[in-house]
This record gives sequence, C-alpha cells and structure tokens, in this order.
Amino acid sequence: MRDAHDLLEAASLRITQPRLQIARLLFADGMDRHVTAEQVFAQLTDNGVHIALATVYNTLGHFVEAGLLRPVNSPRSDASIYDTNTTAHHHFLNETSGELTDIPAEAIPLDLLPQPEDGSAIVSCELVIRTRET
Amino acid sequence: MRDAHDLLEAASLRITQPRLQIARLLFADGMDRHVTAEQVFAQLTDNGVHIALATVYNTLGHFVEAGLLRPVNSPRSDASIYDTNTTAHHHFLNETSGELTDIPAEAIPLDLLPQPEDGSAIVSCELVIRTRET
DNA sequence: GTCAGTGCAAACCCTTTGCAGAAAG
DNA sequence: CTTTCTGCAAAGGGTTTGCACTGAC
Repeated sequence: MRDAHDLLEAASLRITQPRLQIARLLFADGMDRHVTAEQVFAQLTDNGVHIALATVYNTLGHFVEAGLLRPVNSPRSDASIYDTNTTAHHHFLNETSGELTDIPAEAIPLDLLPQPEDGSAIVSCELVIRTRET
Repeated sequence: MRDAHDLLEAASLRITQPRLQIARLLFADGMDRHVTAEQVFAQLTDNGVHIALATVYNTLGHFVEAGLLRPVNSPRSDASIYDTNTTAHHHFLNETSGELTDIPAEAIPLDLLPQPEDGSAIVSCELVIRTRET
C-alpha cells in the first residue's frame, strides 16, 4: 500500500498528526478491516498516542467523505462500523461473535437487480448474511 | 388479518392495552409497514391514546422477540426501524427521502449464497439497495 | 394473590458540537 | 497570516433501566 502521508495527500486531506496516526492504523497492513471509533481510539491510546475520542469520530467522518472508508450498513445497534474496503462487496455477520467478514462482490451474482422507481438510480447495494454458530 | 387480540394470544403475549393499541396500529391494514418507536408513539398520542414512549420501545422489543416484527438492518443512523413483514425480503432505501420499500425475496435470485465457515449456519440474509433521486 | 407490564423520569451510550488554542499551508 | 484541525467538555438524541403502581390471569 501507499504510505499514510500519500494516502491523505491523494485524498486532498490536510496532513495532520491524528490523520496520519489513524491512517497508519487502518491502512498499514492493506487488509480489510472493520472498526469502530472506540476501537481506533483504544488502539491508539494503547500505543501511547494522545488523541481525543471526538477527534477520532471527526477524522473517521472525514475519511468517509474522502472515500477512504465506508460505513457498514450498521448491523450492530450499538456502534457505527467503518470498513477499510470501499469497493462493492458484501458481509457475513456472525451474530454469535459479532464479527464481520467480507464477501467479494463476485461471489454473489446480482445481475438482475430490480430497478427503483423512475427518477431514482441505484447508488449501492449490500447484502448482509447473518449467521449463528451452531 | 386476525384481530389484534388473537395476534397477541397466538404469540403468547399478555393482552394489555398498550399492546393492543400498538398491534392495531401496526397490523390493522395488513400492509407492510416500516416504523420507528417515535412514529408509533406520535401516532398513538395523536389518536388520543395515552402511552409512555418507553412502553412503546419495550413493546416493540417484545413484538420482535415474539416474531411479530423484525428490526430492519438499520439503514438510517438515527433511529431503529421495525418491519411488520417478518418474512424474508429485501429493501430499497431511498437516500433522498429516507423511505424504505420492500422487495419480495423472489425478485432477487440468491440460490448460490456462499456458505459461512464450518460451525455456523445462515440465519437470514437481507439486501439493501440504496437509491438516490436524480 | 401473584407476577408481568406500565408509566415516568433518570440514566446510559454513542456521537456531535462549540469554542479556544494549535498547527498546516 | 489565514484557515482548518484538534482537544476538551458539554450537549444531544435515541434507547434502556429502576422503581412504584397497575392490571392481567
């Protein structure tokens, strides 16, 4: 992946300490991650980074606007989840553990989506498959 | 549809005034409805029914447990939406108006769902198609 | 008579906002 | 130097909870 600095630059975001820290945390390994603001805050704090929770919320919001993150069709009621994978894809939601797993878009054939009413266009579509451990 | 009293009885729910009122409101016309607790509360209050908002929340929760309602894979961040249609189906979410529209399960062929890891079984699956007015 | 349900208000939790100071460009 | 961002604390909004009272069975 590109380094956090370039990522912010490419997204026309001002380069600031909190944004660099959060970008490194989220995009360092190039893996798809599903995180809450609280988790990001905790992880940074554990690493000795001083940051305010409100700043984490605001920064994640900026990242979403800039297209670096995508909010997941919140399957858990208690907290918003952000997805580092901004391409079209779907999710398994393990209801036992609360864990989200990506499903690549190609794994589900959705060629024949019903069309919305005239005057509306499809923006995105996401399938959530809820599972439970047996 | 059956009358509100029978509906509660069939669901093994105690017959109380608030439950009857809410059941009548939600299931009277047999149509699929998407409601928030706040909306139910407002509608009852407008009709001169005295009820506490907390009771609406609690009652909707009881209805969900009893299988009379289903929480929608919350597409709006601000409030939980309950669906009177508890059978498998999908949703259009008009992002401009916030309106939800049902899509019958048959409208979308999902024969080939990917399987979850061993030890887990699929509980439900819901597709949300976001649209925007053009 | 017993136990669950209700009403009310207060508590809770996640998230946003207002403002003063700091930092980026 | 100007504008945006950060930190902090306080406010906000949806939802839940505790407790005394009422009502269902």
